[in-house]
Amino acid sequence: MPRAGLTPQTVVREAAVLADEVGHDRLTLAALAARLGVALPSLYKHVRGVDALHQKLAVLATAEIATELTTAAAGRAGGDALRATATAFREYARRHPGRYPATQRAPDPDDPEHLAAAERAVGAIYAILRGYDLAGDAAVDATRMFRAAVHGFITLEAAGGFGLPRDIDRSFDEMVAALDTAYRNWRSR
Amino acid sequence: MPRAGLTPQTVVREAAVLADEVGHDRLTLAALAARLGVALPSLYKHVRGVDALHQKLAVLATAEIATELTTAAAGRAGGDALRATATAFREYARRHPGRYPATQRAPDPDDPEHLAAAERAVGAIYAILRGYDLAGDAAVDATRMFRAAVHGFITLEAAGGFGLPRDIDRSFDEMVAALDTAYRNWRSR
DNA sequence: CGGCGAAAGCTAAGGGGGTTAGCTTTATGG
DNA sequence: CCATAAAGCTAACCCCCTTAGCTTTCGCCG
Repeated sequence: MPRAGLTPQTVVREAAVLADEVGHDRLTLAALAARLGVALPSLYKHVRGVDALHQKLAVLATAEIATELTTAAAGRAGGDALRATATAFREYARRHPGRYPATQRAPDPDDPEHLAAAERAVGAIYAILRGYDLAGDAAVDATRMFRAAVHGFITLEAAGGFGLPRDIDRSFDEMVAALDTAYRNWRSR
Repeated sequence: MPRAGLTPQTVVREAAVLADEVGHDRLTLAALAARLGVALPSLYKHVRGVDALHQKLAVLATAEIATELTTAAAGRAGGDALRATATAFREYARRHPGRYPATQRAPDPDDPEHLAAAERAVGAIYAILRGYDLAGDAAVDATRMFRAAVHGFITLEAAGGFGLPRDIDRSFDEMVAALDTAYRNWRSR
């Protein structure tokens, strides 16, 4: 019988695809093994277990997000960069509904790759705020607000938490505009 | 052998306590049954299954949050009400780390109690925005922003997503102040 | 007061996912 | 060409959820 030729890489990448298809909560070793044409315990040759799989998925997704945020911000500044970055963030979550929730775990302090990815993602946001003359604690606070608002919006939207008929895209645009307003007036309040 | 005297009410209430103790993801029928001194299948006399339990927990938590938000806003207006409500929201989540995540599922359209609780919670926020002269679509957008920002902050904080040493309470206060700024300037931008 | 019915609780059984142990087989490099 | 490390497998076990069907308790009504 031929060998499947798996590696930790391919396993995690396929897990990402599967998660996007069936949802983060239904990403299961059983389903993943079936999809890879392999018996379930064979996966343990590449991944420590289901928890480690989710962890690795978090790293993958965080790295992807970091890249997309950085790309979105490139060549833009101020409100322009803010809008582009927020939109890129939300669209990644919509495009990858299974990977995105994996992001919600704290970065593993023992995984340099994870830490680097997280720092890259936060750094992309942090950089934008220089366009608003924010630095130091203010920049940290503003970054946290950006992450909270966009992440919160994404998860509420994904959960179907917005009941009223008002168009959600419009609400998102308004929120980003309001963030811009808040950032422009951050120091004078 | 004496009877435990359970009801759907008591089961859900105990589930809430258990969830707060062990975490939302480890709220399990097995643990709940053990805690109630009952065999696992007996729970099915009171709850349809594990999913229904989480659903009912969502209703409970949403109703509790609605009450706390309403209470916090009572007798206050403007930025004062905003701060009080946001703080009440966050503190509920900190005080009930197991119940709060249960809230993240969409309200069951067939459960009037759930719908009422959700509407009450959103209404409490919506009401605050009248103090900023916001109404109609603008009020809806502003409400969504409030929910997104506060909910996002809560989940990021709970997940340990804020890595930097900067004090998290301060960041939260700053975010609420920034929301206030955004709301005060909502129409003129 | 006695018994009848509804409901509470139980045991048994089966399904699915995760994990470990230990074996077989494949590929690779000396 | 063969030795060894790694890939993959089977078997077995655990935990949790769910359903079926039985027993027992409680409350009510004759």
